[in-house]
Amino acid sequence: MSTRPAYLTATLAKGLDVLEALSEVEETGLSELARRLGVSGPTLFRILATLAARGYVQKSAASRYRLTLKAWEIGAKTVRRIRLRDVARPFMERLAAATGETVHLSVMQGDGIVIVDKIDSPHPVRVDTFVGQRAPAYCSATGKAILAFLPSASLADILPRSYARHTAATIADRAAFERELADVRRTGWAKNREEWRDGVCAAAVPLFDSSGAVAASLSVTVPTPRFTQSALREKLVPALKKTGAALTDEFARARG
Amino acid sequence: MSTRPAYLTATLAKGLDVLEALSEVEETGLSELARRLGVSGPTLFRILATLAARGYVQKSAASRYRLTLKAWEIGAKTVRRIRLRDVARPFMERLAAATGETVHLSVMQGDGIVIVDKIDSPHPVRVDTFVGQRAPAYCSATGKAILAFLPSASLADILPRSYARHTAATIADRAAFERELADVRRTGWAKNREEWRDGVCAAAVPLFDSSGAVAASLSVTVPTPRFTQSALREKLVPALKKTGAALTDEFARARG
DNA sequence: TTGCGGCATTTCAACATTCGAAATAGGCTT
DNA sequence: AAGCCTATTTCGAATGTTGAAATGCCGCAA
Repeated sequence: MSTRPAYLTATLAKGLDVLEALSEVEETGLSELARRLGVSGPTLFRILATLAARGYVQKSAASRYRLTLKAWEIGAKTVRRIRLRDVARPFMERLAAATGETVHLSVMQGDGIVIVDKIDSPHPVRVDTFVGQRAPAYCSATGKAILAFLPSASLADILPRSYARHTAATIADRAAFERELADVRRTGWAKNREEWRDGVCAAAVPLFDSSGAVAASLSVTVPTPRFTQSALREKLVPALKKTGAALTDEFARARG
Repeated sequence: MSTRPAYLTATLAKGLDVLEALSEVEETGLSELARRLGVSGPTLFRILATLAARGYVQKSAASRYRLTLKAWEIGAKTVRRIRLRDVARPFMERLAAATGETVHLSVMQGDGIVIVDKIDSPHPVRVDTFVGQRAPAYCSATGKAILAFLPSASLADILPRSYARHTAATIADRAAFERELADVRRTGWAKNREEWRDGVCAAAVPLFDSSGAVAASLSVTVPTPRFTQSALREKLVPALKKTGAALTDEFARARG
């Protein structure tokens, strides 16, 4: 291609493509993957050989390829640097006990949020989520709780130019979203009523660091049938606000 | 260099070097990192630009670089495929309650083990570990529990050619290690008495899948003062064996 | 057993990409 | 204002990457 910026290394990008593609499947063969990525056999062969030599990929005797946990190990060292995680654990447990619902701790990453810790609801009907999962910020309670309290300078970079529709309830334009954020600022908590995935609702509060900047978000994720006005009013929102405030206090204290 | 195998892509390898180097530090500048890795400024600049464009690295206004959670997200999708993890959770909780010690679920990866889930001991004196942490297989209880039950074909690839000494107690030669594995096979559980880190002991049992192959290991990690003969005999080993057997049963059942 | 078809691997010469020296730009300190 | 350090851009040289084609390997069908 002629318009590719000259300051990017194409070979590395291709390697990352492979890593990402492999993360989507359990296992794959060389030519299948080559077809999917649109690279030639020999090229992919070399990339896979390199990734395997470095321990990112495992090659079976039958030349089937799968990811190892190497990327995860690297990431684990990164997550561990999020101090809030350790501080938050007991508060999350308290919130889980008080609500009986799945509790998430999430941070902003790029234009989405990533779940960095969770406690599962004991309820047999619960939402399937996992630590490490990403969601678009603009259609998750967690994302809104954070976005609403970001300085407008940072916000500008993050606000989606296109509000892709994921469900019937997805907020699909800028004006409506601005109104939503204003609501969050006014009430102190954010909600998501099936805006990303059908059947999945959530409520979230922001968490602040000692400088007063929003650092993360604490949320409860609930199947629609249990996400009633009365549950919110009497249980979820009070518990969230109380735990969120206590955690923000503790976090500010923990680092002086 | 002249002796580099021609079927590896050097540029990708360099990018992985950068990823790995960044995982070791909170944050770094370009030239500092270039010095450490022995690459030229412009080269590193391009690599970092590529990694940033792909979302693996974040570049601050002051041109400081740090990893994002992207690698972790990719890894999370990989870990999620380890079915045993979900099945094991309640058993781990039971074991944690029965022993009051930190419980780990670990799998083999390359020549080491990686902790894929854990429950912290409530005890104020406890060992600092984290999910995603790696340890050499030959000097961890977990590793020995798995190695002891691996088919000898796989074992040959994994057994270290050099038994690097980490502490005074590290098993440092092949013969002694073979004896150790024989012991594990005979007794059904493995121990580690400060062989990797001073002050850290552990006991572990293997977990098997429905085909009877060793799939993972369940362990308790304990500070040396609490790792007494009587604690082992009366509490740790019985609880481990009981939970391990029950979990292996359940796991076999879960997949037919 | 042979032959066919699909996949993986290796070879190799053409070529695009990456390389680093050097020049430029931007900060911060003295 | 001068000096120093780091980040970024430029650009020609050369190195690394590329894919077509050849080869090897395996399983399957005849």
